[in-house]
Amino acid sequence: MCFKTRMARGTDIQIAQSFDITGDFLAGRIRHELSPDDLSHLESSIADERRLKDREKLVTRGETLSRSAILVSGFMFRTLERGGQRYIVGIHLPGDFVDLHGLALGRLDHDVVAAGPAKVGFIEHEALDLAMAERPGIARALWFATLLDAAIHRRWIQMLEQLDAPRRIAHIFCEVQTRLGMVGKTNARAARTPFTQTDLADMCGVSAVHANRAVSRLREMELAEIRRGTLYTKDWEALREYASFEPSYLYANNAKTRSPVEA
Amino acid sequence: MCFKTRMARGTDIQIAQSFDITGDFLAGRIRHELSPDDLSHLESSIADERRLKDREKLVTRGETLSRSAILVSGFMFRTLERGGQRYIVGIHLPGDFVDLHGLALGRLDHDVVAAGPAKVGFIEHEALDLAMAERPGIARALWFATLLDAAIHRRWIQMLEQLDAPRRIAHIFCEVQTRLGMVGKTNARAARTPFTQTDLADMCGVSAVHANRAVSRLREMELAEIRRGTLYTKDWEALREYASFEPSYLYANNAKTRSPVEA
DNA sequence: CGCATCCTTGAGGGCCATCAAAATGCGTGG
DNA sequence: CCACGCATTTTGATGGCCCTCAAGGATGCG
Repeated sequence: MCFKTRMARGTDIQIAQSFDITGDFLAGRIRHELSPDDLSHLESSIADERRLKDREKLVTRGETLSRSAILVSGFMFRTLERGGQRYIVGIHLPGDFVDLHGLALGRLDHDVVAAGPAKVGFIEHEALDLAMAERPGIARALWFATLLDAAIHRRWIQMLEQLDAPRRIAHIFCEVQTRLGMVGKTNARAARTPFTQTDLADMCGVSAVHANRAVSRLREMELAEIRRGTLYTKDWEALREYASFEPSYLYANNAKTRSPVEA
Repeated sequence: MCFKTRMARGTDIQIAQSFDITGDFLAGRIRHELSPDDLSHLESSIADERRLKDREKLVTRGETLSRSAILVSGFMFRTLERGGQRYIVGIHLPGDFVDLHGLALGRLDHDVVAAGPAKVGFIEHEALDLAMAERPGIARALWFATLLDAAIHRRWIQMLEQLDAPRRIAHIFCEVQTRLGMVGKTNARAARTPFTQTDLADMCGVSAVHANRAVSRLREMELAEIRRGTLYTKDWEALREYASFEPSYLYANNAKTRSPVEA
């Protein structure tokens, strides 16, 4: 909630606000379509913050929610528990509203847990309802954000239907790298995450042992080296091709990924 | 767009309208939370209708949409094409807005095709935008409908991560049967669909040959008999248990499926 | 009755599960 | 600095699920 002003880089000299909590919301997607006023309104709606430890659960499925959380830093998972086994059905990274589906649905059908240390900001549902009623741009943005999740879900379904384990892991890292890029947290050579091989296994629907062999396979093929959650590669393009990764489903606002039909 | 009036059954004697096109929209979920006025408004927003033949494509991914379609009768699939292979990532049945995600996202990331003969009604995006601006209940309902899709996507992800082929097929039919029940199109003993075994294969991420063996397996175990898209069973409960089907993710409005946390 | 689609069955091989055990890395405390 | 405990990663062996290729049988429609 601390506002700083600074000069923006580039040809257009303008005053830009720094949004400590909501600054990554929809960045790289349709953030630019929100008015400065809407952006300030969102940031000032933050009622509270909280730091989460590794594996700490923020939301349990079924509970009634009165506020929603936006991820400020770190990673989180959407998980479903089933017979003692954990299934990861989605990944959150900074800028994501991690439990926004609970606003429209009333309750969540899954858990939301931290992957590594994380920090979230809270907005009361009351404040969100009010903001949506008064500001169509915010209503549209929140809807968009949840449907982006749905689009990612669909690609995960297709990924699970199509790819073998090494390709699934490659695809997941390609997605994470691309999404990190949208919020300006990317690193050219490496995708840094706190994911263990067990986490990867639970995303891919394979055993931890097999996830390990899949990681080894990527190394043998010299496509990528994964060490303690960080994927290193010299050739992102080769990795993307191997995983059939095609980023248009992430609805980035640049021309390249916006191209409607790509092989 | 023909309105009939009739007496509703039950203790409350009241005048009920018959909504030929939108009558199944969110039925069994939060339809009852919409005002009669909102319901009439939706029905009267229908600008056009169209009949689709088996496998006819209604929406191609990437195209710009100016209206959305609600499925009136029949079945449709969300599909993703990839290297000549088709992947089914979702099933639509009557009452579903089949391409509503395109309204908030601007374009769809997948195709929408008919499974068997189908009929849809269209509402212009302009009309939907207006309805949402003036009627918060409609805005909320449309958001809810899309997030229901997302919840189903999540369960599919988990189903693909957890279950083998026969269980996936059983799970899909359990879901279809439950969803058909919500719109009052269920049959006690059988779940009727136009799905071929190739369709089932493309939903489950297995080959058509293996889908056939999975179907045979369900027959051998005397859990279900699947003939030409129709699943017959004498024991739905056994089938549900076999598939680990637990319907709370469908957000039905009855107490049973609304129970927040179930094993 | 002929054709197209769908379903069924067999054989050989690859991906992945499970069980078991060892090695590695990392934080903590002595 | 080292010892220790713990989570994570790695490796091997055996078996099951699912793949592809191939061919035959059933079903429905004109």
